[in-house]
Amino acid sequence: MICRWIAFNPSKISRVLSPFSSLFSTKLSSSSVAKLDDEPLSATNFTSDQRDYFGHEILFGMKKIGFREYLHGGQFRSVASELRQVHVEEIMCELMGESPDLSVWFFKELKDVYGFRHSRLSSLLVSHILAGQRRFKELQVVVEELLREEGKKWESTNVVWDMLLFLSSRSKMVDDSLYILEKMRDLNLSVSTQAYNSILYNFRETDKMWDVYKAIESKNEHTYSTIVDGLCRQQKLEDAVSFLRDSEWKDIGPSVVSFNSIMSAYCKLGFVDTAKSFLCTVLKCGLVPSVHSHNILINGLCLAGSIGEALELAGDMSKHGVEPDTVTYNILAKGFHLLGMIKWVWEVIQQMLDKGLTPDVITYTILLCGHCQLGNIDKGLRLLKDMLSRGFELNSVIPCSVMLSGLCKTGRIEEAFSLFYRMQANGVRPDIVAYSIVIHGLCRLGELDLAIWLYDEMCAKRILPNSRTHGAMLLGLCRKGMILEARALLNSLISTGCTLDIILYNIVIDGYAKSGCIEEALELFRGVIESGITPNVATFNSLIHGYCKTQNIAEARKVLDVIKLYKLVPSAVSYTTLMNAYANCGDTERVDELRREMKANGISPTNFTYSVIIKGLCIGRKLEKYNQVLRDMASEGVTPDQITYNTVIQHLCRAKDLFRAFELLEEMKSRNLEPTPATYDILINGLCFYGYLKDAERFLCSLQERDVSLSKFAYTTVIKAHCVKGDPEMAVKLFLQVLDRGFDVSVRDYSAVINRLCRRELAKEAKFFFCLMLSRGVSPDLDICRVMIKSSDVLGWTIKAEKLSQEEINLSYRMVPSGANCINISFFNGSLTVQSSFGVPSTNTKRHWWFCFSSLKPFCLVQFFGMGLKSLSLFLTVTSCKVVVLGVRTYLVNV
DNA sequence: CTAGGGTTAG
Repeated sequence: MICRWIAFNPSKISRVLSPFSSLFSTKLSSSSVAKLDDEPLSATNFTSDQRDYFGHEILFGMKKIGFREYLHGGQFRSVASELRQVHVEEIMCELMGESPDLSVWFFKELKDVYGFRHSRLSSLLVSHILAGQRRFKELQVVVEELLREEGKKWESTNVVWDMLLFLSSRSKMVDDSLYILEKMRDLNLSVSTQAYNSILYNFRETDKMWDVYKAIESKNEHTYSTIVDGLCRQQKLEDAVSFLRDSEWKDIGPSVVSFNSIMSAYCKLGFVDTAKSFLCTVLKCGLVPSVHSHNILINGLCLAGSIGEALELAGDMSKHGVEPDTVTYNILAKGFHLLGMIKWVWEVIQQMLDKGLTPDVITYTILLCGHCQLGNIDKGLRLLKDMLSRGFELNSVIPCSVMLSGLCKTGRIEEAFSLFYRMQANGVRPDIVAYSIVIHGLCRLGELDLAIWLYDEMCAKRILPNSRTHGAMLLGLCRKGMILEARALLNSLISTGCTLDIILYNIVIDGYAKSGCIEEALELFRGVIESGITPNVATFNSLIHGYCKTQNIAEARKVLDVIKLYKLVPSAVSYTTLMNAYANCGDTERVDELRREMKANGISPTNFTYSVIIKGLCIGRKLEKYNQVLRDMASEGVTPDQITYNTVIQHLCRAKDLFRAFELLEEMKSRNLEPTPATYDILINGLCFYGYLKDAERFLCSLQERDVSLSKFAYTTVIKAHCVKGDPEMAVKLFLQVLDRGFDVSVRDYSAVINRLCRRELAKEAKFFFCLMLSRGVSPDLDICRVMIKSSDVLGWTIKAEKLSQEEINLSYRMVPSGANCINISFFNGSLTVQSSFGVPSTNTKRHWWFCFSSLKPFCLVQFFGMGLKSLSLFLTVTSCKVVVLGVRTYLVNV
């Protein structure tokens, strides 16, 4: 029977039976199995041929009717008595592939309802499912019954218990394994060394390790090497060495495995030389260092930056009687990758292929990292595709994560998203890292809604967010200007009691700094210090930025010294931020001073630094020094990038030197620097500003024809110029193009156009844009309201502005993609009532975040605009420090 | 023993 089953489904049997079958193989003779299998449960009227098809027919029926329905139906009951173990086995195998739970249920149902006696194979199948699902109690029942069937009765209890202990311990179920251990002691059952070693392994990072160690009666080599490994992990390296030297097990002698643990630990602490000396000790003890030992040292050398020595040691391996393996080459490839020497990564892998070794997933992943690091995203995508076609798809989520990260970093979020779902279709399940990468990518680009959606999806899959995920969400909130919400999230993380990373604080401090709230940034910074968390340079850099943003350069300058007080070193960012503030005032003297200080402290200027320096020259009207700066850049090995060019082009435009500005555009292209959308913004703006509207329009068209990606600004600049020049037709034409191209058109864009049109008394066109805005679901802001009120064609009343208390308007804001910012407004007996439709924030909907602005006293301004006789549009604007909710509803009100 | 994710400046 078993042979037939193997032939029937060979792939399943090895996967399903391997660990358990060894346990029983000695206990069951093949003849007893055959006897059990062939014994019918009841007298049968079926021929043998019919019998063969019986199982298939039942399966067919089950599939057609539905499993549970079939089993409880009359059709099944009528054949149940004819069911034989062969059929049950076939059905169970079939069901396992579809649903392990169903097959357990089938097993139990047959036994409990029909009193079916299951075969050894069925019992083993079910045991495997139960063991896999850690349902140890049920497993025990099944296995015990199986043993009883075999006539072995209870003397096997010990084996069962020990196996349970071993399995639970190996599955890292520490509490369960301790419980089982306790029970076994109560029952006076002996514990195998294998099971004990596994428990020891789980406790090797704690002091409890010794209690387990003492309890083990017959210790073996594994026991000792686990202790050594444990001591290494507890940073007790000297204890590990002395345990190795003076322990009680001289008869067995130390193993290479123990030395490997010690060498690895020394490497991790950065003591590669000490680690190397242990290689000699290994030899002195008469042991042979394994490939493993060499790999540990080679890895240590690579991480220490000594790639030369690492290569040398790899070359010496054959002298020591071992050959480098795939892991060795992977380590070397990663070493070169870390040094940014991507070409050598290829070289190493080529050598590996020459040696006849096969690259594994890790080799490919390192290559993929190289492509992504060089910005060759498309090459990366091709490599990933190649990997998938080589059947690596089920191996790991990591290569996909590398690709996701590469796509996100280059802003190709749609492709990242599509890869994210394609990999799942291929059976690669995203983990916390993959989710965090995509969530971060979305947050970085301001796609907060999508990020929250993914975050919820992740939580629903019981993948718990960690510090990185929270960091991404904080960043997303800050980028959207939702600093209050970011702070609320940070506070809630703090209130969970775990110590937070400085980076999480940095994100919020920077959020404050960027929105000009230096006081709040400082308050949070003080909080960081009070909770004993060490700030890093980025923390201070954000503070510098915050001071500069609020025009307090003197304080910003002082932070530079504070950095040193904290025993940190100011970075290029620190200096560049400050220099930028001085450059914006054209203070080239201070810029130069900082440049000298930077040099004296051994910090190299970056592309950012140079563009700031050049900007300073432009604003300070010291362009004669420009060529000298270019020479400095060249000698420092810093090549100008697009933004350096943009800076110069912008200032040429401001100086009305459009000819040279366009010359620089050509120079950029000749240097293989693809102009950015901002480059075109600057040029188009320059043309419009000096009245070359026709040229601007022509330039815009030529760019469109060449399918160059343009920003919304390029269009609105030309549109605004048309409004000013009194050509609303062209303005309308271009504006519709902007909408067509899917740009995110904001109230400010409408406002800019409407303002200009009103100023030119083009009321008809202004009204057209106003209606266009309403039809696109964009709410007007106060500016537009004012302008429209002034415009003679539109009637308007300002009813009143009143302060509402928290009780009157319970304002909360829910972050969900669908947007639940619904506010009910009723106009009754001449008085106005405002209610939020979603009530008090609820704490039981934790998957969505609720923010209640409890400290907010909203200021409510309601304005009515007559858009016709009976149709009135009601605009509700709730303002505090910023506009929180903007809702537009059109109501029919009898006036 | 080898592969993936975060903060700051133009």
